[in-house]
Amino acid sequence: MANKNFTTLFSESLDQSDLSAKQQAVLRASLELFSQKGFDRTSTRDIADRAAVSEGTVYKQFKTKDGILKAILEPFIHQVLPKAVTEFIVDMSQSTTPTIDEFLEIAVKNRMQFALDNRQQLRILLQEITRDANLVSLISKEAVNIINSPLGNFIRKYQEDGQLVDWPLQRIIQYIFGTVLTYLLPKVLAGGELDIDKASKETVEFVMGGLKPTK
Amino acid sequence: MANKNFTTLFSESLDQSDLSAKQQAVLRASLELFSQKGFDRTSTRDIADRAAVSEGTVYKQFKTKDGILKAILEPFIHQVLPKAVTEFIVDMSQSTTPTIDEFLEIAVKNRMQFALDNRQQLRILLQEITRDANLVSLISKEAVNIINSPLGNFIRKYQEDGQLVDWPLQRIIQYIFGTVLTYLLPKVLAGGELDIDKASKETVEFVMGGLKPTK
DNA sequence: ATTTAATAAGTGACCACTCACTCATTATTA
DNA sequence: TAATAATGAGTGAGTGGTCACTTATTAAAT
Repeated sequence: MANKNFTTLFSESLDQSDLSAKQQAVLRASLELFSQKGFDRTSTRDIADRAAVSEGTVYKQFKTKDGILKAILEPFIHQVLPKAVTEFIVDMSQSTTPTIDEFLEIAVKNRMQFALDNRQQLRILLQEITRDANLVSLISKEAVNIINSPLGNFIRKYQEDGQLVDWPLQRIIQYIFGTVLTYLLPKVLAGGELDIDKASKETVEFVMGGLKPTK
Repeated sequence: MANKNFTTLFSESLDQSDLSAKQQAVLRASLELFSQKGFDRTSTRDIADRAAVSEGTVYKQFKTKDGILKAILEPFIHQVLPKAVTEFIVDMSQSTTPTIDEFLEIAVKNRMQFALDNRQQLRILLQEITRDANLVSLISKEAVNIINSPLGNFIRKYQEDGQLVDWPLQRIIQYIFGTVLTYLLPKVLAGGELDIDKASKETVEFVMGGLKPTK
């Protein structure tokens, strides 16, 4: 167990049920501190103090400080994020074929709840992504998976119905993700309460409206 | 001079003509290093080495490491950025009233050249903005200035002509800036060569197209 | 000659990380 | 069952190194 690296440990299971209490404590403390102060400005002593363990225990559980960051971000990118997309698709395919507007509104609402549930991870990701090229490539790979997933078929269906502009899949996903990122994420990351229904309605109006008057 | 803080020093003049050779060397080295490695991972020794001065000289010119960051970002936010917007407006008001598409394309093209010219500052700004709430409020204040500037009148004109959706000014600016940020900035920051004409045409199409088919 | 600029060699603080050791629990032996 | 041995998670005082920043000294400029 000691010589097993933690990427492996986490890709085996995300549900954290086979993580020891100490490991969970260290990860929870790190998540809070990295999210609040940033990775560089959080010391391993800070982590140990907040987790109420010794610094030695931190290093018993995680070989390096970078290892803790990996243990937080990799499962988030590889499992939590794709899982959120998958669940959304299941929801959608169970509903009676909605319009693209209804589709988008549910999509945004789901993404928003997901973002709220993962505020801290998203904050860390956004901070570290600017200086770790490896993170960018990790996310790109997951984006390809999403494009090749049932979500792709769903979008193609709306294109055939003429409800959606005939852009390449990748570009549409970039547009949706990008706009949601620009419009919604700052509100989510700001903290505090948020009216999900209202905010997702506004976002859809924002995304769909474009700039040209519809009259 | 030693007890004058550098925010003041820089707001007096940006053209750097009354900066000493050493000051310019330190700032140029810091700009490169902060942009490449990030602020936290750049040491004052690194800066001194690249600037080919001693560490003492760095501290003779700038009281603190934070002071160097301020000396780079504050004039960028308060002078370079607003100046770019102003110049763009002057260009536009000299041309014969164009359509909103032509307007946007020139706008994007100008913003892009500006972004290319200030790649390093933008990289630093994006890295630091996630952990310095003060930077966010600085930029917000400048955004208000821009909204209240002649650019506001220009946008209102297009709204009266019915060429532009009747959203509040702030929202339109947020949309344009946000979309350009999402679509264009990653390409600019990636480094390497970039076909400005092609990229700005694509961006306008991206921004104006929206998601609904135009047929 | 006097002020200013520049330097090299510090300084204490803090960093990530280690290691010799403790001690509670479990396995083995008598 | 009782005594002993083995195990390994947990500890915290280090360790060497790096950090931002200072200071005593020298060089340059006026």
